[in-house]
Amino acid sequence: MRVDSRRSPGQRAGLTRDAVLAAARAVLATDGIQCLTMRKLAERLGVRPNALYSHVTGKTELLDAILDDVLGEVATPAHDGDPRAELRRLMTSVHDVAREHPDLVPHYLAKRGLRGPNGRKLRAATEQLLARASLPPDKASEARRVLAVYAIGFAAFSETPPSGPVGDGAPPMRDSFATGLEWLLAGILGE
Amino acid sequence: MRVDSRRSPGQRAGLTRDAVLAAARAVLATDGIQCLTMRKLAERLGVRPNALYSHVTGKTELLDAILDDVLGEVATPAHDGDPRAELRRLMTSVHDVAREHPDLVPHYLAKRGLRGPNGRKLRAATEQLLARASLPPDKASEARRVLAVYAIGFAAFSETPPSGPVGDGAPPMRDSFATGLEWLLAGILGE
DNA sequence: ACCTGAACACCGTTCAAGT
DNA sequence: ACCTGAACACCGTTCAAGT
Repeated sequence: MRVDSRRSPGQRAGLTRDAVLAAARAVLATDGIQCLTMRKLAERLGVRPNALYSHVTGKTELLDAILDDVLGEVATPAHDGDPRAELRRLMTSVHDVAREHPDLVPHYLAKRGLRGPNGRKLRAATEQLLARASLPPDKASEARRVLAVYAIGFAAFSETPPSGPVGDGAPPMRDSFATGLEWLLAGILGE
Repeated sequence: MRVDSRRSPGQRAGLTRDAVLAAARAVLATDGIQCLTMRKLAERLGVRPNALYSHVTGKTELLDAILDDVLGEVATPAHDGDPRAELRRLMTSVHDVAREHPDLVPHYLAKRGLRGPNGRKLRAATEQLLARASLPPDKASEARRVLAVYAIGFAAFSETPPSGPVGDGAPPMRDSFATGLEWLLAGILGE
């Protein structure tokens, strides 16, 4: 809130890259992605807009970093559990995390997929589970893509439903997700 | 290209809503969604930016209209074919159309789903095929959502691959889509 | 290295005209 | 009804300073 702007060109504001990212996530959570602008972010941090560019190369990198942070919230699978059960838990966790950050999903889908470290970890974990389920590498690669598309893509449709009556007949989105996930797992791992 | 701008306040430019939409689709196809701005669109039409608002309420409505136009390109299913084969053809057509307009996919996924007339037609056609496959209504509703998420969501990942070597080992995206679609259809309709 | 001041090159949209 | 002129309230980003 306090903007002050009582700083002369030489003085520092004690800004950190982590502080910028944290503030951006806060704006995203409270006001949505429409309000996440470099200028509003700077104002919230009590700083001039261009000051952000000392800690972040630009808005795209900022969004990519937040996205990877969010991917870090996904629950890591156990190394010894049943692969099928672990795959179900992992993809459900991906879906839940994506649903908690719906504004980020379109940015994720706009071809800036799993480039960050947490994204790569997620990718490796999924591949490991599919390998433990004794899938050949090429089929595992296809299955990983199919599962990722499904879990993230479904979150984009899982927004708070339109302002109709309380229950409009259709089952809750999370149940539809679970149903479809079982179909996919049956196809991938066999009945 | 010609901007002229040699019109006085009273003169008309012969603009139509359809002409605006067509120009917008042309910009989208040649320059991408980043370049699709009201101002650039106006310039291409030889008109001042605010002139567009006589034919379109705003940019959001313009994108929604284009999106629904694009959905009209989806091949309509036959009324007498095998439901499973028709579902496969329909969802593949949805996927192909979405892939031809990758810039629109994030906008589609950003909760502006199937509100237009062509979107509703598509929705009805899918439900009819699922009913003909003798699915109960609630299961058909779940299946329709799952299929839509899968077909559209997959298109977001099917962009031209990064500039790696020609074949980087992974199978083409369209094959992965087909594989996953079979898994889903098996789960929905039974083996 | 980190910040300000000032500026550049843009946006979408509105509103009062003119014919 | 359809368009222009002018303006409003914004954007992301760069660049030359200052300490």
